[in-house]
Amino acid sequence: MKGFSQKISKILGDIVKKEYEVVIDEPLWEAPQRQDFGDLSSMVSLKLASKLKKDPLEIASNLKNHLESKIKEDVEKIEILKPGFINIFIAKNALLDSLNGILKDKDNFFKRNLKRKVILEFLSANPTGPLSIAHGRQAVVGDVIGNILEFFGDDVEREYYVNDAGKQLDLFIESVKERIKEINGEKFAIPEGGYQGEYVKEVAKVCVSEKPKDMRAFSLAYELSLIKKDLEVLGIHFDNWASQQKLIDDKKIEKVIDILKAKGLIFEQEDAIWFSATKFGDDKDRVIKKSDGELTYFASDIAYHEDKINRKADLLINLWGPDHHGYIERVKSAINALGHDKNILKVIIIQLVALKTKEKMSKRKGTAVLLSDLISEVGKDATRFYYLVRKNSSHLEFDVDLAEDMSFNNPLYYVQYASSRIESIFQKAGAKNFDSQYTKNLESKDDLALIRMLLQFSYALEKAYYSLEPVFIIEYLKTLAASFHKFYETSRVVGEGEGLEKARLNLLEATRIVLYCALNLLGITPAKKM
RNA sequence: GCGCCUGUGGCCCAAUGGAUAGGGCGUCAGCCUCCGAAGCUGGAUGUGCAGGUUCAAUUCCUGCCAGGCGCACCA
Repeated sequence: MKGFSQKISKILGDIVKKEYEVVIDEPLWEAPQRQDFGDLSSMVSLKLASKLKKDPLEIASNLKNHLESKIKEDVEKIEILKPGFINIFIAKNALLDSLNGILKDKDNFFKRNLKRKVILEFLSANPTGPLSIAHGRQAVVGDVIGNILEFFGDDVEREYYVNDAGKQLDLFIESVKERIKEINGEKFAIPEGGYQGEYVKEVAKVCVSEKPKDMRAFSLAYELSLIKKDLEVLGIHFDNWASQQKLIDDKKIEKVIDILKAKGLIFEQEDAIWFSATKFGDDKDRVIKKSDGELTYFASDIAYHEDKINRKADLLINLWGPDHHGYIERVKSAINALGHDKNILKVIIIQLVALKTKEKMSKRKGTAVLLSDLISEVGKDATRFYYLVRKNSSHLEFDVDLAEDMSFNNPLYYVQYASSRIESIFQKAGAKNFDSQYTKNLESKDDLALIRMLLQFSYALEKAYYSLEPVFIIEYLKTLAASFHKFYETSRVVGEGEGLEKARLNLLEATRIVLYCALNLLGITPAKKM
């Protein structure tokens, strides 16, 4: 945030450095638990106390004295509370400066310029069938994490790793071939462990009518096009579609195996070729070439991660399903073995999704509920919203009935209702242009409380960015909407006299900017009318 | 057996090791001559169990109990 909070973070950081010769890089301020604690709260004194074995209250009052002399005009008061919190109450003029800053710079007011290069790989579902509701969560969370990183200035490449080589696709193609036989009235048998679903018949039908030369490539492209169609409805796009087959064709797997071999980390046992993963913290050594001569999926994954690192990425983020948790150390050990810091890879496990609904969704026998069914049931915005309401590591129960509920029970409606109420005030007032010279007329408790809430968007963004948890944006939106609705009940806008009306229209415009900004980060269209 | 996730009022969820454990649903009592009552205000109900580390534990560690999911020369 360009306003007060960033300024004061720097000042406090400098004081701490000078007084205690300690550099603290984590966020120095956060939103206090309760409003009567102030606008900003810092726990640096507590941190310093445990580090330096000193009394936190003593440190806090020392810091307070230094702070007071440096930021007198911007601060109403600074309080020290046990066991050592430093709480700041921002002065009215500083609040109004920030408000004017939002009106002037819009979204840019909250942006950062952190400039890491991040390769964000998510979804990467096998192209052997339609996307399920579990895939949907990975897709939406991945997309929103990308948005948040970009908002803070990171250069993000969204990447889908297509498993276009290997046994699963082979099995799928075999299953399609059998279905083609079925259509042609021949004897057919779905192979052991093959794909039984009805959707296989659809590909087969298209194959029969199109008569493609390369049936494998055609089926693959067809399945990918179905996946892309779902993603398009959700407003998700990928920058890269990385191909496993291409890694094989380019001999990249042999290359990484050679590197590992040169380091003495490859051995042969029972006709298979193994990587000594245990030397790098994994529980077991891992096979990279099976006794039948085929490379494992892990082998291409080593090459894939090496390839990503070689693209000059500062950070690799992978979103995986919970069934992959045991796989994390395996890949990290390989990254380490190739001579990189294993922390360049950050894996986020997206926990399971269950549907909760009284009525049965169009559930076809033998298949999981499809993402496309869910989207057509509740719509794009509700799908995105409810996929984000839990932390990544928590099981998510997607409440379909709630998502469809057009009432105050539904938090998405509660948020959207705020934005449409603002819009309807604008219409009533005939407001089009906003001139921030009027904001000086804002002085009531409720006016200032709403401004304070707008500024807390910074903390929500920071939390979401550093923890890679979009849920903090959702939580912020809910509290912002609540603050607005409260303001709406207590304060009138239209007909309050020229000066105050214009001032409050500005305040609502700033609220709208923040509301839209947060909704846009989540990929949800703000409602103007409901 | 080993590993991962989860256990918070009647129900659903919050709380980078810190302040009086927050909010929503439901419930009870109020608020529309006024920009949309899809809203607002105010009551009532609490951390699975047993230890440990710490000035401070919902949070970290150990054990147990309960639920979910993994543990391939599948991807």
